[in-house]
Amino acid sequence: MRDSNRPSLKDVAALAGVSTASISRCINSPHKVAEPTRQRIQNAIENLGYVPHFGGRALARNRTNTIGAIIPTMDNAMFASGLQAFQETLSAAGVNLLVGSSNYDPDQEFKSIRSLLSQGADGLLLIGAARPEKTQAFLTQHAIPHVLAWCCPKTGQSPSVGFDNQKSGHDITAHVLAHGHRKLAVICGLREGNDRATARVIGIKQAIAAQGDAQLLGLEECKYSFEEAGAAFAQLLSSSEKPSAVICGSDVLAVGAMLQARKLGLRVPDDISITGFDDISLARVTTPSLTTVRVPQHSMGRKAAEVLLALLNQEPGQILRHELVTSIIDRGTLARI
Amino acid sequence: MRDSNRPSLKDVAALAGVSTASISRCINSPHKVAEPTRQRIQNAIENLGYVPHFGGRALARNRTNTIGAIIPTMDNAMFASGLQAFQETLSAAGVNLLVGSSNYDPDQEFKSIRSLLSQGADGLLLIGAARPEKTQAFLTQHAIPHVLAWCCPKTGQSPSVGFDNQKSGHDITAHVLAHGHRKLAVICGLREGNDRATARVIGIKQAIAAQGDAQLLGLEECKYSFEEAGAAFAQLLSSSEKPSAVICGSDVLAVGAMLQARKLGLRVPDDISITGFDDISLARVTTPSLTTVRVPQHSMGRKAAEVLLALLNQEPGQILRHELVTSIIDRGTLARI
DNA sequence: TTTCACTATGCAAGCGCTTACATTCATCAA
DNA sequence: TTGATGAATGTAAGCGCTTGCATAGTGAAA
Repeated sequence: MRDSNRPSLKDVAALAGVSTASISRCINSPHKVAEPTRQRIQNAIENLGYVPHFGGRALARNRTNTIGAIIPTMDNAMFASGLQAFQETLSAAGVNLLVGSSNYDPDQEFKSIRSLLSQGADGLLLIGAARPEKTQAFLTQHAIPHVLAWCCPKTGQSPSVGFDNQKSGHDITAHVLAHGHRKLAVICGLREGNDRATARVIGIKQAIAAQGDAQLLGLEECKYSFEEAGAAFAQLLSSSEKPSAVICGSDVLAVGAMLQARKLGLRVPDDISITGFDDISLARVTTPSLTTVRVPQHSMGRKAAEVLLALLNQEPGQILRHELVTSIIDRGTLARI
Repeated sequence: MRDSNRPSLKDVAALAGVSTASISRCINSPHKVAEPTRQRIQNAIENLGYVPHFGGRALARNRTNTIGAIIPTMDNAMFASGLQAFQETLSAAGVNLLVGSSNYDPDQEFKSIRSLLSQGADGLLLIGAARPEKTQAFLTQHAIPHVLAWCCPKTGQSPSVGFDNQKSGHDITAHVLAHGHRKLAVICGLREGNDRATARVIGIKQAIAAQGDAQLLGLEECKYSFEEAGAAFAQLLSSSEKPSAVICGSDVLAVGAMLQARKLGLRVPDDISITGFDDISLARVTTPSLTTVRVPQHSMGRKAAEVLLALLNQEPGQILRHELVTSIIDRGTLARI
């Protein structure tokens, strides 16, 4: 089974006339090896085209220099640029990225966690804080270094880099209310097992409740697709009392709603206002462009990588909860009434 | 250095009262283990939360069950859904995905290749066929199993799953010409080191040349961003003779052009037609929605995974060149004149 | 010269897993 | 009853690398 043309430490050692230990030292801590020896070893390595065997190394060191990220999906742009920043930061530190997806399914996430760990991930990036007891216990029991992103829970002891979804939901709603809207409706992602979606809705409801004369006329949950969001929008608009603004838990949902609005012959924002959440590139492209909540994806990804690296290197004195701020981007889908 | 709370095969063996060999067999070829024993082992595994150690496994098998993908960027949606499909297919086969990005830079790509291999990737997914001699030699010399995607070169011996960029470029252009346009301009991505962008432009030029009375008034290269595409568009429109249609090498470029057109007070498609390439979700969202070339990202990603897996399993009789078809999606940005 | 301190190197024991081979045991045909 | 057969399991030898410890070699101080 041995890959016969692949040189091992032994081969290098034989060629250089030293022990395998010296080769290993020469690679991992060159200062421990005398200059002439190092030269000889270097030559031997070059000659043979030696590349350390990953498995051997991982076994001996019990560390792989690989970290895993499990994100709901790469299919929409929601996580892509955060992931990109995460990957870049890791890469700069010589650490590689394994990705898995959960498809918004806790069981699938658990499987992915196991899978990535079994593939040697030294640490993990996970999205959101809500997960089943089983998963949580697994992480704790095995003391898996991990950081949560896209959220920033006040309880729980997992390090996190994210933002306050509830507050952001509150903020955008307050903003809508400040524009004079009183009859609102909401389209959000499936909340089960999705703490971000859940928190956003809580924030939205809070803001509405705080404004005495405002009402929440309807709330629809659906998957993050244009089609489903369109159907949800149609549903909301089919009731006798129609909202003047629909607050969406994601840009994808908002865009689906806008597309549907057009089909229904409604002008945005004249006939109905729509807001998004995330500020992915879609938001700039619609007509009118989307008023939404900007999530600092890029810095979130970068910071998450930094925290995780620090964690793995056991650097002391780390701040383990990084709350970034979101901001409202006022574009063209929110009317003043 | 041993991670004291991580159970090893030995621990499971002790708990289940069998040898480590049986555990290993139970995991890797369950049929070799009697049912009651398997039950006991399963329980022990569950109880301890046992996860096989990656290094040990990789060492013993000389295989990591990990494959690497190096894509230009995850930041825009161009590769995201293909990558998602790739990942899903791999995952279903129990293989994990390491990702690296090249940022459209051949040196960076080479680094990523080395990096992913040193992290144990058994095989690679690469985008496009054009790469420096050095990179090519490295792949050949080390006999790295790999597949190319997003392209389908007729020469070279790398397996590929993609489509004919040149033909697709030709097709969309012929389509534009068939709508009566004769004064065309092109916005494409930076072609150096990017064979897809290059081939598309060749196809476009061919189609124009084939139509005697058509002319290519201008061609601008830029990065895949709305801003740069907008600037390129403005540049093209600033010359004395204005095109009636601008063919773009990517939806991102086309959308950037559309945004800029609006700024310039031009109506699409009444004043100017614009076409895209890729059919990412952006294309459905603009007003009017974008006429573009549909690239079968999802099936490309899936098929690429299948080919790579077959390659790794040394399955015989594989077809090594899969050419998928693109199609033109007629939406609203191409006028008949 | 002897001794000490220190550096450079080698030796060899793992790291956790897989697997060829050996062993045990039940089954069944002769 | 006996031996052959085959299934289930155990034994133990690696896989390639790292690293604690032992050893050899060197120069300086005594």
